[in-house]
Amino acid sequence: MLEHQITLKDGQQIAVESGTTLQQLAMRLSARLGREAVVAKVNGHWMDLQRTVHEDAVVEFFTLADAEGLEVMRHSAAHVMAQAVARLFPGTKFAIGPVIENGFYYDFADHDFSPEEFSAIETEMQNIIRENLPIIREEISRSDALEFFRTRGDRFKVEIIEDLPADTTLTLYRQGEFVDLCRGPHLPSTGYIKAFKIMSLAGAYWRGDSQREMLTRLYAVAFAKKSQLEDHLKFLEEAKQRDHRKLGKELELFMFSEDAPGMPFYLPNGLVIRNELEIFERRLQVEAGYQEVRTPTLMNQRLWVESGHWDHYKENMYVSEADDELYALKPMNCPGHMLIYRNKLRSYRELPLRIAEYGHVHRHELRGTLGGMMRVRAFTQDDAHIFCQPNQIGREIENVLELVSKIYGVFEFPYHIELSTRPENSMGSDELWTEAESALQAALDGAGVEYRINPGDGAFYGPKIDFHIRDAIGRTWQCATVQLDFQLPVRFDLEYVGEDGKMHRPVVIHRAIFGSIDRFLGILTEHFSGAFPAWLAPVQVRVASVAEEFSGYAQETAEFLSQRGFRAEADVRPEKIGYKIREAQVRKIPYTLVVGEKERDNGSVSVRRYGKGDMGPLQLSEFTEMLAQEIAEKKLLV
RNA sequence: GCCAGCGUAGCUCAGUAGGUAGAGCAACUGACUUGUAAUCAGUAGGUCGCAGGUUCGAUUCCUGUCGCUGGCUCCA
Repeated sequence: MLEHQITLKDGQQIAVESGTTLQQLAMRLSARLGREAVVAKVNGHWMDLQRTVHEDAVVEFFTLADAEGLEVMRHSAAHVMAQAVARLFPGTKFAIGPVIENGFYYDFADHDFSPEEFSAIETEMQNIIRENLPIIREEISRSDALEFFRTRGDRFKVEIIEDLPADTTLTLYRQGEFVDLCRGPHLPSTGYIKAFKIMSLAGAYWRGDSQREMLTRLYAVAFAKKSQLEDHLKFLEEAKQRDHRKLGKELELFMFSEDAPGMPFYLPNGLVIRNELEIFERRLQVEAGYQEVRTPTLMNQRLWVESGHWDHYKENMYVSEADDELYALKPMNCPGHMLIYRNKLRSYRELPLRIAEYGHVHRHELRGTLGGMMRVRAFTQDDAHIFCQPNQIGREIENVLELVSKIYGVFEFPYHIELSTRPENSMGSDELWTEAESALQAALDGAGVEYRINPGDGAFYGPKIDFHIRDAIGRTWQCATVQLDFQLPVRFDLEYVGEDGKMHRPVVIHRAIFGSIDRFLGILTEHFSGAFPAWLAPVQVRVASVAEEFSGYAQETAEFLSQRGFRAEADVRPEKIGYKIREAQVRKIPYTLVVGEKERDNGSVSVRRYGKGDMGPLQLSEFTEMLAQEIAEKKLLV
């Protein structure tokens, strides 16, 4: 009998007969592993447990406790959902059903789904799970596969197969009456699926192409345990409390109107935060050698033709007419900054020239894409353009990364960095691109930060580094960005006089740190759950009088603080102190000072800190000093 | 723009199987004069997103439209 040497994860070796299934192998290792294993990696390849061993191999098993096992479970759950749909709504066609964060989705066609059908689909999925159907892998030739799916009228599967390389081994996965084209791997049987829930339904274009058929996508979440599913649903529930749209309304930070969709109105509280953010950044920016400018919002069509926006971005631009000429609201600040650069003859001695602007831009985004502060039609970018010599690129990128980390460091939120490289339809020479990409990469490596590479995802005019931050429900949004641009200097014919007395072409670096201040404010609101640190809080201190008799002292105290530059107000309404405190807490004001007889008589205040409760009495001067320090250090609350 | 859902008082939401609507909080008035998360009572507040249609009658049914939400696409 032929035997193979199997090397396990822990290095242990074991001999098994040729033809032993992975399931049998797992069972031999331990009864528990035999029960819990769902998939294996054999010599680096994913394998279903039903597959057999035919060579010496390194084998590693995975259970639902592993991320890998969970992923397989989610994938199988997608098939189960498709099977349930096939049972309930015969004639429905199937596109693709991949795993996503926390779950999976499946795209369907030829059936009009409604959310009311979710529970019926879930029930049928439970039936399929209870039936514990074995999930069987079958290899199939390309022609047989085409034939099979053609006769079933599965147009999407046919297209997928046609697009696969001719030598691909195709596999079908079968569970009971249901068959799907799939690379696998899958669970041994449907009974392994534990906890799932269909969450939502959405339209999605076939292959993400808006020119093609729109499919119906069902989103679902799936977990190894019911408790994890419940935790996830609870998390989503809690995340709703942190939603910047809800908090923005409650805390009166900003508002929207039907008369200006996608264009935020800043209320006094929101503007305080926004101004603080700008003041903070401005100081660091000046230290880093930037000069601030302001360019017009409305500029002649000629400029947009020159910049290329008229050709490439016209659909997103608001256009207006005056004096029989066309004007457009700026969707980006770059062209204006190019004009500033070109305003006079530039010398290499001026470079790098760093021009910054809080530029309010308008972009006519598709209606369906708008959402709160995260996706808007009018927003302010903390934009800057750095004009430099090619050999200065590396240093400048490093400076920008340092600035980003200084600013983001204050907020302590997690973010990730992506480097996007040359796309297919790019402009510029190979050498320039290679040089630019390696300059970005070197700067990232030099900064010692982690990042992932998005090959081919750069802009057509140059590679870029993006910073992405998560919102309350885990969606990530691009905020900071650093982009190299080789095209704009050419389009605007930018030049500088070099050391050699000849004219040279500068390189442009676009950069934004908050990205969109509006979006950043939305993210911050969710990050802090509306409880902004003192330096940002719209109202830093509320002085609450215990009774009307002490309202004079309360007002004096608030006045004292206001005169020293703090945002303070007095609450002297004839209400119980408990009521006033509750309101101050609901408003998430960092400090509530309770004042009554004791405090008035010895010039003190009773300090209550948001999230911490009563902290006892302090002399007003002591409190002032403490608050000043907290603000200066930009300390976080709690 | 496309798919789906939603749109009732400032906010959060009930409600009407077609007969023009109600609560809590907030606001306002009055009483209470209060020590760390809601004092009590009263008053006012809505052409039920907007426009058509069906109907004796529409907030309710139908159509269109605008807005919002979740996605697709795009992007800060």
